[in-house]
Amino acid sequence: MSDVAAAAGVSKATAARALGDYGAVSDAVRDRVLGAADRLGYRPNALAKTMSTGRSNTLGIVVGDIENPFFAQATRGAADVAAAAGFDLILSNSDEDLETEAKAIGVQLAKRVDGLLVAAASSVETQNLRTVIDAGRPLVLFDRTAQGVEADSVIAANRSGARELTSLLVDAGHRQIAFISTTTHPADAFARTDVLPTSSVAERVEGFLDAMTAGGIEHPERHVHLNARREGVERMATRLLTGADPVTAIVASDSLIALGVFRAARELGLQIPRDLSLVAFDDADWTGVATPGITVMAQPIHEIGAEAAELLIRRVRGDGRPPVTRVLKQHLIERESVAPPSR
Amino acid sequence: MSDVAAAAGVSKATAARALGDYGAVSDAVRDRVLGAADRLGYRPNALAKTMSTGRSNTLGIVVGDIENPFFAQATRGAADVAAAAGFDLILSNSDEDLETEAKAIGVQLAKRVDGLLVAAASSVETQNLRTVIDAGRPLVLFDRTAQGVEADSVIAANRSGARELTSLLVDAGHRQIAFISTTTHPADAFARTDVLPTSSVAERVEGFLDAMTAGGIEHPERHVHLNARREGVERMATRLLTGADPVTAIVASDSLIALGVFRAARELGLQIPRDLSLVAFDDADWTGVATPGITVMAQPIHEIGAEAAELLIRRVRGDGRPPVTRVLKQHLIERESVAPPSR
DNA sequence: GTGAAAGCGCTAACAT
DNA sequence: ATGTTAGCGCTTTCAC
Repeated sequence: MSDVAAAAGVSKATAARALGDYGAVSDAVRDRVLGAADRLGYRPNALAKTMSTGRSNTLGIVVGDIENPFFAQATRGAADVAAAAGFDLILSNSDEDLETEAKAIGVQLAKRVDGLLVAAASSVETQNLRTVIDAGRPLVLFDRTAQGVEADSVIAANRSGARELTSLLVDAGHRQIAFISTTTHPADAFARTDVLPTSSVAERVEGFLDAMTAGGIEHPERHVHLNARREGVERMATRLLTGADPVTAIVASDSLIALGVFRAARELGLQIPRDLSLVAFDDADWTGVATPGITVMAQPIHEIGAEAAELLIRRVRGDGRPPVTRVLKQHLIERESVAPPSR
Repeated sequence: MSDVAAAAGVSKATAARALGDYGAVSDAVRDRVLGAADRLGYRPNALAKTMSTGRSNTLGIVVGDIENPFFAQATRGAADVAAAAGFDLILSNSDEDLETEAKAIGVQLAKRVDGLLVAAASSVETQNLRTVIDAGRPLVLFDRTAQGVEADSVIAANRSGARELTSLLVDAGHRQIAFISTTTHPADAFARTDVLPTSSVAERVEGFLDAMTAGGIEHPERHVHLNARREGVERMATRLLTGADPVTAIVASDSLIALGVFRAARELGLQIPRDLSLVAFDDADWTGVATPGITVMAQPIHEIGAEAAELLIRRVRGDGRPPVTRVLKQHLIERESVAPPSR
């Protein structure tokens, strides 16, 4: 920049005003500066700007895994809102692991992002989130809330969604219904939802239990199967489908899990919905073209990301109102994967 | 940092050495500094560091659309390699638009990324890419090469892949075979591959033409249909499937296009493969669970991203060898979507 | 082994 | 309208 200033025969300050389009500059000078900048191939240094202004016009986003279509869509929603407001995004994957998440957040903070969007790896162990708040950076949680963390969050109505999805199965006459999630949990099966690391899953479990209970099924918590990542979704599904008291219906906590279940069923030669009824969260591509089509609870994924980014930008701009939790509606897409049990 | 230095009773320089783990510091001092930093909740400022060292330990990546599973996977591959080497990623979507891409690249450059990974919106109009090179930043292209740009690239063997995929159709006896791509082109149908904006698609078109010609089909270029985004993939497929001389087989340039074709066929009540044979690039989730399964040419997508990141990091570290183009193998996954034409 | 001081490229008073 | 100057938080000579 000082080269440009020299070439234009003005001071650095004036060049900065012309280049940065602020303060008062005469037209003649502006032209000269811009001309010189162009001639010299001037490239602004956003870091230096951040150093002196304290603002980076950058948002950070921490997702579980960008390859998961859910996160890809939410990220896109956030990126669009951010771009429209003149912010860019630094992306990190947490792999749903607290340590990895801590590192990611550390990096983003060191890079002086103006605010952070995070799908918390844990809704219970919130140290990483506190770090953000302690650093004085606005934080918006999406997909999951976190206990006792003073931050906005944008989530979907998971409990009612799960209830509705499960009722479909109960009403069709199923009693042996399994809820499958990859979320980790100290015990293999469900114990207490408030210790489940992912609040969205906890809510789905609650909705599942609600519907099971309403259907008069005893000990519904015995039907909740977590830690599917450890065992492998297909393996777990196979086990549940071929055990002593085989399940006749499955609620998959997300579309990736549903895909594993679908494959396992096919591998076992089981027909959906004749031998197995299957419902899931998220209207992934494949659920519509698989045969039969899978009945799903669709979430407004883009909106989750977009809304989160909007809230964050508002905070970055100084909104000091108390934290809010926005709950977005889910909606059911009925296809052909539910039928009465055959046995 | 100067607070920490003061609290530890040392100079800023010494505190920096202890905190930054470089230079020579006595154990006693290091402990005191680290202790003070901890107590004061010191957070390093990566920007300031970049300002003085000139290195940001950040890579930029520009993709067409992070929601596209291809880019999500490639991004993940790159992110993993980057993270392992201590780099983080700034992500931008170009929407396959040159202006948006220019902005994205401008931002990344201003943020002083150490290098840039880009899936060029155009392999022909390479001004945006030159900008990167002129700024003296290492550039690695992935998925697509760019004419006359001195940069490494990592691509897949698209021409041979397309040839193989098309041959399946030709060998099954098809003559009315359409190649569909969303890539834009001045003319509606194919004219010259060297003006196609996306080199990967250009190569696929060439492979398609190779196989068509080898199969003795005249004017194969009349079978290439571009600009599908403008018309809409489903609409175009419907048109091709119901016109005067309806096609009996389709080569979809990517899995998103194949999905549109699949839906259009179903809408029309057409059975695959009886009424329509369909092959596509990329082993997307749905292609394996749709009925029938879709025969695809799988690309090593993760590797494309990972390899690109590796090359880039090597360049960032000073590797000055002439640019290389890495061509990764594709592999065929035969499923049930190909059969002889029924008419 | 430690400290003083300059400098990275920009912005923001303040003065003129 | 324009210039001067200090300073953002760090690294890096260069002394000591």
